Amino acid sequence: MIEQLRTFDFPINSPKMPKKLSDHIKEVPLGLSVDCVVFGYDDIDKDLKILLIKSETPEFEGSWSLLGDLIQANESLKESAARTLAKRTGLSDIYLEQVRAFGIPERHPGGRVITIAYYSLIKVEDYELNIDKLDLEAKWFSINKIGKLAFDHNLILNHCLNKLKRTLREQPIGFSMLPDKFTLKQLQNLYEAVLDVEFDRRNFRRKLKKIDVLLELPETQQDVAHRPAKLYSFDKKKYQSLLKSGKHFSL
Amino acid sequence: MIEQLRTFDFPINSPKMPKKLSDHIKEVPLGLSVDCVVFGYDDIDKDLKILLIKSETPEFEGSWSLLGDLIQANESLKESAARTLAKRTGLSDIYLEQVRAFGIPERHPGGRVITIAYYSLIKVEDYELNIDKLDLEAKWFSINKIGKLAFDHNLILNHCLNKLKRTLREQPIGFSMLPDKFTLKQLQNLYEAVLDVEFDRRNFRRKLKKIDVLLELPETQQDVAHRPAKLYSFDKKKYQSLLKSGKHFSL
DNA sequence: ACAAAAGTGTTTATTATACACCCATGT
DNA sequence: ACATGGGTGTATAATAAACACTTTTGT
Repeated sequence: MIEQLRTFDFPINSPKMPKKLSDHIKEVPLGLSVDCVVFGYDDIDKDLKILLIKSETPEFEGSWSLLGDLIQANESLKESAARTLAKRTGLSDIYLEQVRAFGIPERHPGGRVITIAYYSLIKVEDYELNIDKLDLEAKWFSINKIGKLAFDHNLILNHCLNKLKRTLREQPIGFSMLPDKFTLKQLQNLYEAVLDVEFDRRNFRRKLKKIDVLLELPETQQDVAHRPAKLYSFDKKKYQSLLKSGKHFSL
Repeated sequence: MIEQLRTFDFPINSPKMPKKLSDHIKEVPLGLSVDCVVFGYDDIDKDLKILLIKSETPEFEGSWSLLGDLIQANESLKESAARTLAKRTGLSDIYLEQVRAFGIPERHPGGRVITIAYYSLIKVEDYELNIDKLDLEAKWFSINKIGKLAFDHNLILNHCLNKLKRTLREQPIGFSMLPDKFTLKQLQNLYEAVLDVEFDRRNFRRKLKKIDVLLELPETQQDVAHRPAKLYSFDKKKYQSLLKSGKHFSL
C-alpha cells in the first residue's frame, strides 16, 4: 500500500512513434464549428426564450437550428462564437459561456464535424435595436415550445439550459438578460421563469438586499396603473467587493 | 415593449451562400485532440495526485504533459479519451467527464489543434495492477507540486481541478478514487485533500449517515494498531433511490 | 373609492457548526 | 496499562421558509 504511488520510469520504447501532426490532419479530415444557444428573457410572457434560425444545411432544410458557424483559421473558439452572434444579431460584447464539445461521428450528415457549444445571454431590447440591419430569418421560441431541431441541437440545448440554470444560482448573470434598469419583480420573474420555481416575494427581496450587489436608483417605473416600483441596476463594483470579502452570489 | 419578441421573417437572401463543408475542411486544416487530467487519491500522503507523461512533442521535449492523443476518424470524443487512458494506464471503464474545449490558435506549436479536456478519476490500486503491461514513462505528481507543463496544460489542469472540486460536492464521485471498501476516515481525508478544507469528524459522519448512500459492510480494517474502523462501500442502488425521491447528494 | 401591484417584519423550521468523552484494538 | 485512532450526542448559531397587512399610484 505504501508503494502505491511510486514512480515507474520505463524506457520510452513505444512501438510506433507518434505520427507527424500535419500527416494526421490530412488523414483525419474534420471540421470544427461553434453553436450558440441564445437565451433572452421575455418580460411580457414571463418566459425564457431562445433565438433560432432556419437551418442552412440541405439535409435539414425546413428545420430550426441553433446559431452556428464553422471556425476560421485564426480565431479562437470564443471569438468564433462572438463573430457568429454578431453576424446573426448585430450585437457585440455579448455574454458568452462555453458549455462543452459535442462530437459523435454521426452528428453531421455532411462529414465529421465537432461542435463547441456556447450559451449566450442577451437583452432582448438590444436585439430589437439591430433587427433592421439583419437579413436572416431568426425567431424567438419559448423554451417550453421547442420542437425537433436540426442536427443534435436539442441535445445541445438541453446541456446549455442545464448549465444556465446551475450558473444562474451561483453567478450574477441574470442581469445580462434584463434592461439596465429593472424592478425587483422583474428580476424575480426572470429567476422563476428560468429555474422553473417560485420564490416568496419577501424572502427574495430580503436575500437580494443581504447580498448587496444592486444599486437602488432614484427612479421608479413609469405609466403603471398601480404603485410604481423602484428601479435598480446591477452594481459591478459591489459584486467585486463581495467576492473580495470571500463571499459569493447565491440565490 | 409588448412587441419585443415578435417574429421577424426576413426573406433568406444571404449574399454569400454557405460554402460546402468539404471545401471548408480543406481550407481550414486543423487537428483535434483529447487531453485527460487523471486524478488519483493517495491515501498515504493524504494528497490528490495527477498522472503525467513526458511530452512526445519535440517542441516540449523534457516537459511533463497531460495524457492526450489526436482523435481518430470514427471515435467519439469520449471514446477517444477512453482509448488514450487505456493506452497509458491499461484500464477501461474509467470515470471520465468532459470539462471543456481549449482552442486558441497558438496553443500548439505544430499547427492548429483544438483539444477537448477530460478529467478522469481512478483508483490508484487498479492502476498499480496494470503497470507492468505499460511501456511509457508516467509519474504521479502531487497536485500541489506541479511545475510548468507542456502546451497550455497548466491552464487545462486548473479548469479540470475546479470542475472536480465543484462536482465532488454535488455528485458521489469521490468513491471512484477510493478502494471499493473504505473507511469513513479515508473518505473524509479524500474530501479534505481535494477541496482543501477541514471537516469536523462527527459532522462529516452524521451527514453521510443522513444522505444514506453507503453500505456498512460486516468487515473492519485489518492490521491496525488501534480500534479497527468499519468498512463501507458506495451503494449505487441507495443513490438511485435518493435521486428518485427528489433529493441530491451534497457535501 | 376601488383595483392592482409595491413594499415591509416576525415567527418557525431546518440546517450547519462547535465541541468532549468513552471505546476497541495492538503493543 | 498505555497509546492510537474509532466512534458517538448535544447545545447553539445561522439560514431558509412560511405567512398578512399597509402603501402608493391610476382610474
